[in-house]
Amino acid sequence: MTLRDISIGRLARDAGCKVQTIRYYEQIGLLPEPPRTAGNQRVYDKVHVKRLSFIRHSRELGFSLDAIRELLVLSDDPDQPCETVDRVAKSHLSEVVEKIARLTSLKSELERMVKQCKGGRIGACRIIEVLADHSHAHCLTDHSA
Amino acid sequence: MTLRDISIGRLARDAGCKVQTIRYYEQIGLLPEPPRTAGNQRVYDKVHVKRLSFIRHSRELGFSLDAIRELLVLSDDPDQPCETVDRVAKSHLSEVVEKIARLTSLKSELERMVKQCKGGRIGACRIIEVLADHSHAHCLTDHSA
DNA sequence: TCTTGAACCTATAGTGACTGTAGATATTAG
DNA sequence: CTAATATCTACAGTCACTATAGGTTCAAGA
Ligand SMILES: [Zn+2]
Ligand SMILES: [Zn+2]
Ligand SMILES: [Zn+2]
Ligand SMILES: [Zn+2]
Repeated sequence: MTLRDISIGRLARDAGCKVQTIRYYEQIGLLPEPPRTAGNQRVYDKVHVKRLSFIRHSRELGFSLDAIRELLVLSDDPDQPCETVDRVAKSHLSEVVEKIARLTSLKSELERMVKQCKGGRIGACRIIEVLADHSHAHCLTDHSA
Repeated sequence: MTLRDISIGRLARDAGCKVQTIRYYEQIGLLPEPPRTAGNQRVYDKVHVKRLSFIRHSRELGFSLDAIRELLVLSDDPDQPCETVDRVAKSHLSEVVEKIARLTSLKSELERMVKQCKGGRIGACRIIEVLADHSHAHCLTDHSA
């Protein structure tokens, strides 16, 4: 136990995640198993800190754990061309763009619905009416597709 | 078994969902248990069709099953004022708006990253560099919050 | 040295909204 | 009658954690 040894709690505070999250990453093979103390507690070093930082930052940017797994393998091989890195990032970007598009059309639909509600009885509420109408006659966009 | 009896497969086709989804809705109490044939197979009628349509349309508009459960209870009580309906819809709308905001800032971040990659070796790739940098020095927004 | 309390350990279950599978039974068309 | 299709139950898997229970280890103060 030297001064530079890092406990799981300290690592979690530094990385801004929960202790269980770190154990989870270890369990699914995203973080390597660290050495243990005589009492069986995990001891981390700078290499683990770096790897966990990479994972957390990628998660904050919305990458899936599978994508991150791929990016980690690639980042361990600095002489390879970065085409695959680029592909992973671009594919994630296009997923984000798609999600925004879907949510934006949802937003106009919901705004329209909410605006039409005049605050009477439920039997006359346009919100309920629109939701109950599966023909989508009241709807702007084809959210069913 | 009259002509108007609807099998679970037929109901699923009409509603645009899987058979298992219907059984799942029944299991969590969102759809009432239908009567059965002598051979134990579910038999639906127009009431079920209506209720499932309401659920599916609401799901397409992004409402959670809990919100839908609330909306269904309300829609069964047409004389009540529609304030609660309005509140549920508005609260969902504001969640959608928030999601769009988060994804939009993610999008600019990712676009920036992808643009900076000049297609060399991984060791020099700006995408990997940004992801590895947990200080967020290369980042536009505070996606860590 | 002893004690207390925080931090750590494993194992397991739960989240949301389904989807997929296995193995058995029912129904329908030819 | 047979073969294909549909349905039945029960359970596991998805994603990325999060929470809990019940136990052990560690560090600091008296
Ligand atoms: Zn209303
Ligand atoms: Zn619609
Ligand atoms: Zn690159
Ligand atoms: Zn950042």
